[in-house]
Amino acid sequence: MLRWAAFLNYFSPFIFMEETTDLLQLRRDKLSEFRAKGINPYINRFHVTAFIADLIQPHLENTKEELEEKNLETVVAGRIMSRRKHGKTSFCNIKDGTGQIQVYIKKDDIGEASYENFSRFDIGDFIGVQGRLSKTKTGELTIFSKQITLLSKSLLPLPEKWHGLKDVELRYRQRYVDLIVNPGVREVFVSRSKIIQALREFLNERHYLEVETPMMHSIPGGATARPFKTHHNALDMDLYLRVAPELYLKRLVVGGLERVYEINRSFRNEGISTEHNPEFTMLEFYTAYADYQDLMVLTEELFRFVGNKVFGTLSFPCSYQEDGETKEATIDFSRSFDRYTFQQSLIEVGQIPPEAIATQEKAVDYALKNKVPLDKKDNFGKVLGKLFDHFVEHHLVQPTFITDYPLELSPLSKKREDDPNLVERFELFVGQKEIANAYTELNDPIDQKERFQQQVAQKEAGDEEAHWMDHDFIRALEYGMPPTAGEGIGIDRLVMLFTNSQSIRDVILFPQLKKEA
RNA sequence: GGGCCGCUAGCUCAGGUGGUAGAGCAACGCCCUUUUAAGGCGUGGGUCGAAGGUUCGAGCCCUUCGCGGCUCACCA
Repeated sequence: MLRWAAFLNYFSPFIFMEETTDLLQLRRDKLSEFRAKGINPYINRFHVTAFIADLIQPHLENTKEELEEKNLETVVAGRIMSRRKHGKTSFCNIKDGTGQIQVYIKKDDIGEASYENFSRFDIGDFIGVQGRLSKTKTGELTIFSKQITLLSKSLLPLPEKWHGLKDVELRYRQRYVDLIVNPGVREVFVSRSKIIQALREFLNERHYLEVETPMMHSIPGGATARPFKTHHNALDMDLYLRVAPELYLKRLVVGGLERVYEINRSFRNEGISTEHNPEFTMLEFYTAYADYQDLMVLTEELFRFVGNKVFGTLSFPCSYQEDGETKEATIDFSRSFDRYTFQQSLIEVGQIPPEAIATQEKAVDYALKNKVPLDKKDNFGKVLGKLFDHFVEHHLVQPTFITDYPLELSPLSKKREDDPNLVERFELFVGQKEIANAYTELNDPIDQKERFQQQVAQKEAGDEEAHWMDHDFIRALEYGMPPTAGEGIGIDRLVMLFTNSQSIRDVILFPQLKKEA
């Protein structure tokens, strides 16, 4: 019925005008009305001579007299964001990708017919404005228009100017609207882009080569995670979306690309939370002839570089949770980051008595007494890992390196020379979140093969996240990989940190949601 | 998956113990030639997330379901 009416309306613009007050229908009516007048509501081109920011920046400080003396004729375009009609004159604000500016429209200046058309425009419409730049008597920089052109008609009303769009579900589902009406959203994604640019710059300066490796793996490897499965029809082959690029990047180190990095998506078929999106962006970089100690130094430099480059500061406000309350801290990247070994952190940060983690039995007891849920198959390392998650992680607000993890948690890391139960690995925590994970890479093919075999045994015992055997990766290591250190940084979480965002959904343009009802 | 909270006009929100659904903004009409959350007068606009149930009567109570948020669990 509605469609039929719209169809009729398209050809007979005025038939239904008096019969409906429906907001959406009204705009469609206007569309037809403009077409009937010979005005194309979606014109093919319009040439601007300036972006709005280019008008504001150099002229904000000029007086009205100075501006009029300069006689600044300009042509700009943008979306109508607000409007104040006063009979035979109107003000509106238009916004383009660079900024927002006020436009003054006077009937005597643009002509009666144009003024009539303008008064039929809606908030949300794109218009082109030709006019002279000056100031109003209240001192606001304003384009005094001589000609107004409809560029694109908007058929859906925007959220109101004052409260904006608050409904989080709508904000995520209709990010385009969120971006139009909530200025802070755009800022976050501009920051995100600049952070990624800065990371590239940091690495390129140090002679890292950016590469792209497969997203579709026949053997998903490089992380303990459940993959998404898909199928290639022509090859009749199951494929998995990658959970990490790690094993391919290390193959490239074998091949002589001694400094490589990739910034790209990985996919993990796991729960969704304020810190987890099924697809997320990681930076992984590998450095031959370096170890994890070198990477800690480099990581501090990297954070300082990004902070200074993008935000011009090294201190960032950070909201975090403590005892069920939200608290504020200032993250300081200028001082050297705290360091604890994994074991130290359990004792000193987590306040776990040293004897409670002396053996697997005691650790299990301690965990169960403190209601830390364990799995029967958990080995010593995994039990300690769960104790860490429960007692330590939420205390780590300021940048903190946790080093020397249990072997069982790290099937791709090189063992410490002085303690084969520990590996040369660190994770960086900031604002209660794991931001980076790095280690001296295991390059002993025989050791790596054994570790894979242990993982396969765990997988066969029902651990769906355990690593798979990757014979080609072993073969690559058998050709010889130089001593190498590698690091992964979660870009989404990094952006959360720098923009003080509380949810990963606020730094991903289109976060994963259930399908619309 | 568990717990808690939410879903009412295009948007933001009100709607004590069940009794004819409201406001602001937006929209529409009229007035208004420098306003800026412009102003004045007037008007229209609702599947109250969905489906059942209880009741003379449900936005409100009950059940199931959907979507979202937070949180716990799972999970790096």
